[in-house]
Amino acid sequence: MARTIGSEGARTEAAIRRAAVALIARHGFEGVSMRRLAEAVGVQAGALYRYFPTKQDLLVSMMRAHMRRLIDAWGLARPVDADPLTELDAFARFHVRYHIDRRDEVFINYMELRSLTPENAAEIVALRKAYEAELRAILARGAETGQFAIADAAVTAMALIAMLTGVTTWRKPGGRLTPDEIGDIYAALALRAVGAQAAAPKLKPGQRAR
Amino acid sequence: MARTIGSEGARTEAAIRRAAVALIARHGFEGVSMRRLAEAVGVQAGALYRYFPTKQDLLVSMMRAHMRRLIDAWGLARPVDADPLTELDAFARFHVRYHIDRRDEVFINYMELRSLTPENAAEIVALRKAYEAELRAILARGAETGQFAIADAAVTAMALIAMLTGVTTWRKPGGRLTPDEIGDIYAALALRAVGAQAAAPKLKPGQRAR
Amino acid sequence: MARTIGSEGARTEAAIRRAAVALIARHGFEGVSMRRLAEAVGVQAGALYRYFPTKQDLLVSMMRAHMRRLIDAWGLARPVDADPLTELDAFARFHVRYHIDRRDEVFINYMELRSLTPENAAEIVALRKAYEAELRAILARGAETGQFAIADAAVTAMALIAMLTGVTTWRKPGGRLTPDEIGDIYAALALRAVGAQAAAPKLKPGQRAR
Amino acid sequence: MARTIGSEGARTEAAIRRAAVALIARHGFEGVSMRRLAEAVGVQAGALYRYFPTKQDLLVSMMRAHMRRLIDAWGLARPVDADPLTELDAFARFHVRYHIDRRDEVFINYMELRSLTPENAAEIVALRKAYEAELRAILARGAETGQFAIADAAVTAMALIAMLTGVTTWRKPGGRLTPDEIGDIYAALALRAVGAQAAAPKLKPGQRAR
DNA sequence: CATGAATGAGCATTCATTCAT
DNA sequence: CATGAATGAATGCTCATTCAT
Repeated sequence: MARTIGSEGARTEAAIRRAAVALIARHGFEGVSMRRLAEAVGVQAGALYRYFPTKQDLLVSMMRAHMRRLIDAWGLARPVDADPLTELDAFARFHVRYHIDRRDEVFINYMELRSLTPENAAEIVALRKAYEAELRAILARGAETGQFAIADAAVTAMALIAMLTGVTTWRKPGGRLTPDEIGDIYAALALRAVGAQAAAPKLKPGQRAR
Repeated sequence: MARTIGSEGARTEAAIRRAAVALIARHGFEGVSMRRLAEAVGVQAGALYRYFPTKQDLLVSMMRAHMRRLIDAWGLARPVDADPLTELDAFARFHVRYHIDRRDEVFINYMELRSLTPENAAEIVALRKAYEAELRAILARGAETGQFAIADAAVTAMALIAMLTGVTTWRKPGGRLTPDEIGDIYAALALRAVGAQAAAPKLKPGQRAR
Repeated sequence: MARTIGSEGARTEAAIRRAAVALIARHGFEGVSMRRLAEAVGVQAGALYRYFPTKQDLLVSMMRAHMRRLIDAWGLARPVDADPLTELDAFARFHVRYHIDRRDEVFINYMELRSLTPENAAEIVALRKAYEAELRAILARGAETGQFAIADAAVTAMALIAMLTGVTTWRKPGGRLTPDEIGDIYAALALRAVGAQAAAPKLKPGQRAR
Repeated sequence: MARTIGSEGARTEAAIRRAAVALIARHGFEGVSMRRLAEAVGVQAGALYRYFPTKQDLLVSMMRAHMRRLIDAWGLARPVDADPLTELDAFARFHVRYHIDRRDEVFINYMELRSLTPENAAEIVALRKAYEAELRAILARGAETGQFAIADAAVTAMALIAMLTGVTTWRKPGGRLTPDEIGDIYAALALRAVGAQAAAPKLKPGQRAR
């Protein structure tokens, strides 16, 4: 069969990324063959190699893109000139929201680190650490101002990140709670965990906590 | 069993399990071939099939064993006739400790759920839910007694489990903090997160919180 | 042809031939992909097909061109109305010189005969045989005149051709001996092998045989 | 289908080597796929990897075995305490005979050197040089004794080796001449080429030189 | 005259699994 | 209880070739 009329490079690459995210999140990197991915895209396996020289490159490219988008998004979402408590509240809500919206990418970034070559893993880990450093900085500032009471900023940051990220393991699209409601709950947990006065969760009128 | 202690077979099966845990934790289920596993055990690949009819059976057997041991261990560790606050403190310390000690098994159970067939996955998920129900029950009781202030017991349970389990992602053997010190920190975070009065972390004399 | 000198096409075709000779001599016909060749030329792989309908055609075209040039060159170099001894001396020197100068083409013609389709191979073999017949004729004439003492003209021709061609397997550009010096040695070997009085090697004044 | 009863390792390995020699000599190393080779052996492609870890290993193993056998065979065939002239005569006959008998292996060793990795090529080249050194030593000794008149021992050795090896390019099994007759002719050519008095070719009674 | 996108077949290699011994 | 030989299917990747633009 000849070339599919109207399809072109940029569109194909985007389709590959989209299909790869969905498939790898569900079956794991090693569980998705290039043939299977190609089938999902609607091309032959060989065509994938025009866009990504190796399967490994495809993976690291997706993971890098995700981490950069995450860091950029927090840069935009973070409140300006706010006190640590407000910042932590914003961070918790942002992180939960972003991880709910980008469930598949997040999953891949946490599960497939070990599928990367050492060099690629180092790059992604560095990006992840840069993001985690944001939370650590907030905690350190809150400890300085006395708004937070924490025994160990590094451990607490890892604990909170794990807690917030955990939302991806149980939250299904169309679940009982909206992303915002989940954000309320997690933000409250985070603030109280560091000994801060949690802002009252914003419940809709007539709604009862459960 | 008692009489055949030391029989070649029982020893070989144990060796297979031990090698499988170490290898799969490091390289992933799909990343470990039966040949490689056999080599680590010191037998030919064909010999593995005397003990596990398929690779899938080996995996599910390991995961099932881990979940059962975990549940049993909590059954032994849980304080008798204690109030929810004491129970939550104990659960947090137990969970952190167990997950630090059984790092490889825990890792496999979280990472390789997707490598299971649907039937096997369902079985492991059921065991996991039974364990999570323990924490959920503690939270619900604490909410009833008024010791805990939580918006949603189910969500809070998942959030705390994720937080506590997260210790495996950063804690290296021989790290800065002992397992007990990490347990102190995580227990305090958990208790405060649910609005309970945290027991003061047990610091060694002369040690300062960091 | 005369008018289109410098046309894009003619220049590209020449560039393809040049790159193909260099690459195939080094990596073998099957070891050079059309992409790699195109890259060396500075075009896309598809462009090659404007000049050669298949990779096989490219190969046979190169080999045919080489054989024709070789035969033509001997036609020009062969001494007129000379006796067999002079002819053999000239042939040996010509062959060695030509094979030193056209190392890559020679190499391809000897190595890649088996990469040709049967029809194409037959064509090249016929050209090669025509060239070999030149030497056989010289030997036959020398046997008739009594200048050469040879047991079997056909076998001797093949033996001498192999000996002379062998220079390509060890002679590196810029080596210890100049092409002319090598020609001296090989001509002497050839003449003596057929029982003829070898012409004294032409050494430069002051130079000593080694 | 299950295992073919009665077939076993050593026999399979020998069958692989035999089939590989025949196929690679005819189609070249790159021109023979592991599947095709397996088919010739009568097994599945995967089975080949029990005996040779890579295709490259198969090749180098075959080439190494050939060179070692060649060197050993010359060690056995070389005359003891003979003068250089006798030695050269023996070497020429031996080389021609061996190369006629082992046509395929010889062909592979000359053609596929470039299919080897640099390390493997170095090993084979070293073996080849050791063999060539035998001839070079004979020539040097003959030059010393004054039996040979040669301009350059190194060049002459390469020229003679090429001449003698060339027999493989034209001699077909069941051809007009027996291996011994061909040996006679080549030995005479070699001896005369170095200026030695050639022993009269041993013609059968009633046979005439052609 | 040349590109860029794609095909479909093929390649070396790996793997879980089987089974006669 | 274990081996050693083998299968058959799959995998990541490459390649000559095609063709709309």
